[in-house]
Amino acid sequence: MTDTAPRARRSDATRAAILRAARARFAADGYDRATIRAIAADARIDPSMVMRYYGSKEGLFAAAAEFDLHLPDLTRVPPDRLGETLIRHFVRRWEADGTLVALLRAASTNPGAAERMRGIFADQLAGAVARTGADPATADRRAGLVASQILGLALTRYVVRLPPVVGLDPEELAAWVGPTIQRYLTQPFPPSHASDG
Amino acid sequence: MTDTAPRARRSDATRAAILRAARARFAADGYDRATIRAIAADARIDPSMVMRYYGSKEGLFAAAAEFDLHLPDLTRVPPDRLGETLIRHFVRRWEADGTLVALLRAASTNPGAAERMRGIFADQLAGAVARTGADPATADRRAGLVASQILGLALTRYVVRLPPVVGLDPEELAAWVGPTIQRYLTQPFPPSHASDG
DNA sequence: CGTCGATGTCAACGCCTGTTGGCCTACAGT
DNA sequence: ACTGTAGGCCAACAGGCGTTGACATCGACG
Repeated sequence: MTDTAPRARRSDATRAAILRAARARFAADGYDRATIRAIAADARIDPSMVMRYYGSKEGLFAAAAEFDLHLPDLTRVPPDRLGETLIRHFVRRWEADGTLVALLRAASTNPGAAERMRGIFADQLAGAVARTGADPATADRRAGLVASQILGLALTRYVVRLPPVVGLDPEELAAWVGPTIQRYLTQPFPPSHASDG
Repeated sequence: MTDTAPRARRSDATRAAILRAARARFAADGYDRATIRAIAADARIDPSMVMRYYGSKEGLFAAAAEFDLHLPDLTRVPPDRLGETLIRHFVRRWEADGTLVALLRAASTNPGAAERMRGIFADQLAGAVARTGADPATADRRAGLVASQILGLALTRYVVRLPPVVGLDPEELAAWVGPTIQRYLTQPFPPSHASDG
């Protein structure tokens, strides 16, 4: 009883199956079109079980969209390789786990999902950027610009699926987008109109 | 005369009101949550009129999401100001007309909307980039990268509404994002790390 | 005036949704 | 072996959806 999770319940496998199916459906169809019935069918259980374990569709989404960017410690990265490090990390991260795509799709129509998206970038990305030693007065804007490029890449590559963006391999992405991120993070503020080097 | 639209119909005002309401609802709520009943209520007509004039919800969306980027003739822009010109144009364009935001929101969940989004960028943006004289072998990838930054900005600014991105004024956007677009358009290929030729 | 097509209203259909409560089943503790 | 309880299934509810067809009204033209 002093334990927070004293023993495994028999239903843990079911809960996990529901969560797995939910993430896949939310990623593929977005919040509205992903129905509880379809998720339950994928998990091979009854729709009412979803309600029992997660309370409501909103509750299920909240559980399925728990997401940690797993950002590396940027203070241990050479300052001139921040951009390359970040873009490589993001591509690897969201290619291995569809949760961010689910969140992105849902955030377009579901206010709660948009709020969670804001929270993730405020807490995790803006925090990591601030810890790089960026000027606190500009760190938020820099993080926002980084987010605009990172999420735009995710949007065009995994949601809208623009063919030329889908066709870029991770090495090309690092070479093209890395310098953009690098500039948003380290370019003196305010930037001039000259191109970066 | 042999006019294709010989005379004004009395219903033209209704059609226009429906279209206006539809664009607003699709932009605010996305495809699924924007209901025909709500659109009809905004336009102060009966839901069945929407069906009469546009056939179905898909047909209404197709009519509402007709979109021209109105890109300027890039061959008449100094080559070193392409990026700044484009970002300024886009901010002005989508701040004056919610259609692109409607399309972006809908494209996250509706396959037809995603297809239309791909069409717009293939026909209009990729075309304009190709006409700048970019190497035809890389023009598509360059246009895709431009799209990733432009759409990412629209997403974070108008859909997810990340506060630091919402707070940037058009001048700051031009100064920060212009050089990014410029680099995607004109940086020698491949940019810094070579992988495939 | 009477006719007819265009314009608009009303009520309903069939379907699918999230959600609920009751019932069956199997296992853990005694 | 008996029983309590957690895990799971089934059937149904109320509500909203896109869509349909029958009916009213208007405006132009003979």
